[in-house]
Amino acid sequence: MIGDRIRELREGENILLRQLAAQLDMDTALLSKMERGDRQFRKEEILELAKIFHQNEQELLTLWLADKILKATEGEAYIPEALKLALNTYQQSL
Amino acid sequence: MIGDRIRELREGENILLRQLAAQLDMDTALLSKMERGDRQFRKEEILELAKIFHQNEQELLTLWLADKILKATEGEAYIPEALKLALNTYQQSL
DNA sequence: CTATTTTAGTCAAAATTTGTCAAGTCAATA
DNA sequence: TATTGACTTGACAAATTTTGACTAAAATAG
Repeated sequence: MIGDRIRELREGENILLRQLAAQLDMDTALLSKMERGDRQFRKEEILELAKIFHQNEQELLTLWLADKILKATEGEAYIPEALKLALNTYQQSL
Repeated sequence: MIGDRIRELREGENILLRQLAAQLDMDTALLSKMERGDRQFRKEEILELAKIFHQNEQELLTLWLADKILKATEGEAYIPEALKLALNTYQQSL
């Protein structure tokens, strides 16, 4: 999800994995895994990517966080119920 | 959240922490932390608790999973946006 | 006050996540 | 067909996080 978006942005600017990896100061193999969703980005990397691609931070951070949420719940039962409950609970607590 | 519910159920039946801990075969201090939300329950414990208190598994598992979600997102920005996005994405994927 | 229950702090073991490296696939092309 | 470049994959060690046990302090009940 966030990985797909980053890949889309990267390919849109004809940047190679290894070039983007260099900009982020990370191993190419790791960035490959991150774009493919095998590994998660760290938040600082998302912020850096927002700068590199001139994207809205909110858009990318939201995608990134949604990924984290789906990963935290994967394989479980009652995911939509729990998501709705979490949303209500969170909004209560504001 | 799930901890509060378990405490409520336990106190409703006048069971001591140490007694419930014994039924779950765990340390009393650990169960105390779990009820207070310092530590997370494991899924098997939730299932066992549903039996002990004759509660619907879905209700307790949903509370438990919502806790996990809130924990995975705590301290982040754009939580409601990400929750909504996760919900849509999840429902798409069915 | 005393006894019991609950909570807090600390620590090592266990589990999970992370980064690196080497080897691998695939497509283009000489 | 052999080579090259881009990307992917799997295995492993290092780093980080989570967990459970233990001890003792704090709170509560009698």
